[in-house]
Amino acid sequence: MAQTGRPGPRRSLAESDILAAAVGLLDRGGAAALSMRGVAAAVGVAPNALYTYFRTKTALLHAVTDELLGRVDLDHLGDPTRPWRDRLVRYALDVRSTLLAHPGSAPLLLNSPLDGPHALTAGEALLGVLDEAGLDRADAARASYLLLTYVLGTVAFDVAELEPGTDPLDDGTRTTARRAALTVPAERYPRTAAGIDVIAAYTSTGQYLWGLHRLLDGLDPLRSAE
Amino acid sequence: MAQTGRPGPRRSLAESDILAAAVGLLDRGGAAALSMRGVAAAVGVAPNALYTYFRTKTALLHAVTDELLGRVDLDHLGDPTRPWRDRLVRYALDVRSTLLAHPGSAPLLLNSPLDGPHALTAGEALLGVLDEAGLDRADAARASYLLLTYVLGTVAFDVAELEPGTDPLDDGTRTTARRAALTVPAERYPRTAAGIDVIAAYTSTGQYLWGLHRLLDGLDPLRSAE
DNA sequence: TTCCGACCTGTACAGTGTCCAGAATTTGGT
DNA sequence: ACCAAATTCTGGACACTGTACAGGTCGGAA
Repeated sequence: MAQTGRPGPRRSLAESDILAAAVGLLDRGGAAALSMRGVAAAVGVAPNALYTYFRTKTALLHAVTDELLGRVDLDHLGDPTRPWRDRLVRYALDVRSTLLAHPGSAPLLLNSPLDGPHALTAGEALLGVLDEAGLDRADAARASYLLLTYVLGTVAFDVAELEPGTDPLDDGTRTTARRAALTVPAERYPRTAAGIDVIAAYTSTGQYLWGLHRLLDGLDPLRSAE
Repeated sequence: MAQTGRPGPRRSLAESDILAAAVGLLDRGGAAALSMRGVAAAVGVAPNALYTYFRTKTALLHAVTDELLGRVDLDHLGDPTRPWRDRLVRYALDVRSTLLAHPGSAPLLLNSPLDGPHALTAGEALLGVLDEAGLDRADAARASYLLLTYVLGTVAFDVAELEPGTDPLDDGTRTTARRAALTVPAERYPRTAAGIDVIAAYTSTGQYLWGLHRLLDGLDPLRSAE
């Protein structure tokens, strides 16, 4: 179990320790609390020691995003007993709940190249499902990016207005809170005011699933007869 | 043309001056260059003077996002001589090109509540088009949020990997550059490797339009007969 | 055993958002 | 005409941030 045959003292930390500490800071305090010094203090080391493990803070953040993507369960995606559409919906819900459990993660994801191992694994599984659904290679790749942007973009918006450090609220209380905070002058924005109840529910799981299904409806005609 | 009847010396700046300076810093230097001190220096004032115009940096950023949204042309959206679908596509392209002209703006947008006057005006126009398309009130509101998240999420991803300070590249050179930087181990991610050409073009206008049309296809069945 | 490279620390630098006096200015009310 | 109140801006400061540099310490390879 020895390190590679390179000289020097053994590392006192594992990368996973650093990532775990980073996620911990992310949960309590949001993205603003995820500082080099904070992580260093959490793992009990001088701030600059982290630069032995990650060349820059951006590299650390990229590793954190991949770590979070790795926490999403991929089993449902590959389950061949369920229809492709159910699998995609299930996975999309898993991604959403995982990211909502870590508010502050969404802005990180949107600034990441998503080329880490977990991201690639998830993308590969996604392509597999879309292939089984009957899409050709090019359409499957385009569709996977479409799904990706939808999921991450939506979650980013949903999480943006969450106060960091507070526990994530359930749909109902969030919707009523949004509803109470929304005041739109009806004479200037009549349609907006008329749809205010739907708007208050924008951050709900219902809206998320509605959009996802419209998107899957749009993908359906691309399937070639099996 | 006097200010409101409140005491105190007249303000030496207009909010629009501050916003213009902020957008200028955003263009050259990206979001990182958009600092209070930078803006203050650009408008020739002490850093803390800005706090009389915006209570916090976040408030300034929100104002910047609304400013940028206001720069998108709304005329095509309201043009009743064109079919609703063309209008939406046209508007989506306008939003994209406007935001791509200001790299670094996308992360700001995703952290904004989008409740500024320009955002509301755009949302109102969007609801109008969807109404004309034959969607009922609730569906129109849900669809507008779906379109919004798609547009902003996609642009955010597209802009994320752009080096700040450099001029935006055209689709072709960006795709070839991405293609050159992409190296995926084919034995571990066979489908990903097979679709590498499509993946390289993820940030292109073609992929953007493709996704948008899938999305509009998904909305189409919701239209009730006129 | 010697040596070299990797690890970690202390220190430091430039920069960040924002708060706290205080000085200057303009208004409305008397 | 004067005063009080409210507002704008400045200088300075505080607690941070990411990260570069020099130096000490450790451990595997020659």
